Amino acid sequence: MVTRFAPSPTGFLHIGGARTALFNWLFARHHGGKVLLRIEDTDKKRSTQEAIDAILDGLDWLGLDFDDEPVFQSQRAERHAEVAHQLLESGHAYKCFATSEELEAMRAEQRANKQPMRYDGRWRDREPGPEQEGQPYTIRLKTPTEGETVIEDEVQGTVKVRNAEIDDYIILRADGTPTYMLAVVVDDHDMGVTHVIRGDDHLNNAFRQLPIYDAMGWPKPTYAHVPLIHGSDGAKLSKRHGALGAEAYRDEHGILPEALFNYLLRLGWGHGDQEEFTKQEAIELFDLDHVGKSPSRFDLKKLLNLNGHHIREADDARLAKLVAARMEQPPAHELLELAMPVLKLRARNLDELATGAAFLTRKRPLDVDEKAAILLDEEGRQRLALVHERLSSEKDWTLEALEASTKALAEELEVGLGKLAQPLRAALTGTTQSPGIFDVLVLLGREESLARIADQAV
RNA sequence: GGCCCCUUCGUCUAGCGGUUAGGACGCGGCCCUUUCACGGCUGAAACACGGGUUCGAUUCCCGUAGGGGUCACCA
Repeated sequence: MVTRFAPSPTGFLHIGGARTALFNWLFARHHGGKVLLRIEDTDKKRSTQEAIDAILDGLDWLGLDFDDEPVFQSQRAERHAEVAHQLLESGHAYKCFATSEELEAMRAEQRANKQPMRYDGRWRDREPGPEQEGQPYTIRLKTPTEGETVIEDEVQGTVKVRNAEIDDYIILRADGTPTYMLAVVVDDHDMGVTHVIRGDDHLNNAFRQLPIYDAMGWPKPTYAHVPLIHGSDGAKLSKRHGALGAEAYRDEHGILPEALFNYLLRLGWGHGDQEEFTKQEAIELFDLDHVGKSPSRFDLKKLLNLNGHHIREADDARLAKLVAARMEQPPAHELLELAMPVLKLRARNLDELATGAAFLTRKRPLDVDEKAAILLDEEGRQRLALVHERLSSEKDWTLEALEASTKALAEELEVGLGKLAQPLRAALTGTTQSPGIFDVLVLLGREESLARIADQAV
């Protein structure tokens, strides 16, 4: 079994493409087959090296690896032309001398008459005369005009189209370069692709591509047309929805690759009530049968929630490294890693993790935010003085000891623990939100903690 | 407009003739609690509509409506 992902490098790896890549990858890995990568860069005007790099980078980040070397479609133009001429010689294709202007006029008339817009086959059975001598021509495929074509799509089920609906489209341009329709078929065949898993915006194309397989006598691939991912307005995801590339989820949203992997997997595919999947589970469980037929919408909120789950399960050292990279004053790696278990309970992405870790390296005296300042009123500062007194005599600077003595103090003062903990939090972090206050005390260490408390105590 | 596809809570989905229609995100409440989270419990929230088939339709068939895709010498 061989699948392939065939992006055209005209931009970043968008979310729909990423999911198509994921499904191809999972299908191949599940069946122990191969996944191939083909860069469809035949449109020289729109393809860029930058886009190729972004796609490769995105795929790699997501953890999708490909077998063999990537195929660059542009380097196979000769082979495509060869097949086009073979088709010409075998009578499955013919030369068309119609000019672009002529065709445009034809379409305009069809549009005006509300007729279906397709090539009318004007050169299908016409021999070029002397006036065509030396004139540029395209090569068109002679598609069947009668009967119907049926596809047993692995996702969409049985789909039929009358052959009369399919016109004789161009396979080789006047300049001798192949069109997409020819190139995909030739490449898929030459690469040994057995399963074509792609967006269902290609479903109609399958009916145009099949005649080439027939004409060449090539075995046909199995198709699986996966529904598209839509924007929140229900239309095909595009730039105007603020559609982002995979790297934007990484860089701008602080998403972990395994979270995006998991989210994309669940978009259009399900396995009972299960929401979380490891890569390994995904490979074991993935199948085309459970890919839904209806389009889905991208929901950042849910991605973030899922990301939070993955953060909690992620390795602390790894997280510390990722978080440090997004902090202005990153704490020492050891300290950040040590803080991670309590930090990651409170974060849905890497930025929230960074925000949560900021107190570790704040410089004294701390800037106190508005809400924290309210806690540091006269009463609060007085209590801090008492806390400072008590804690400075604490020899055993551990979570248990600190908690015990602070609670004891609260009891002596006949106040709730919150009356001490809240001003303490404000003094220690400059904010009203942080991990448990005893965790904070331990993380900051005796000296720094006492100093910060003293800064705010009366 | 032609052709093709789709239709279960707001969103992602489970369901594959008989279920109190389940889960997740989000939203509300409660609990836990030193804050925020996490976690636990709980509430509101869906089978687009109309015909069939059937003892029985969310499930099968046909329409209607709505949505989407596609109709280039782009890919």
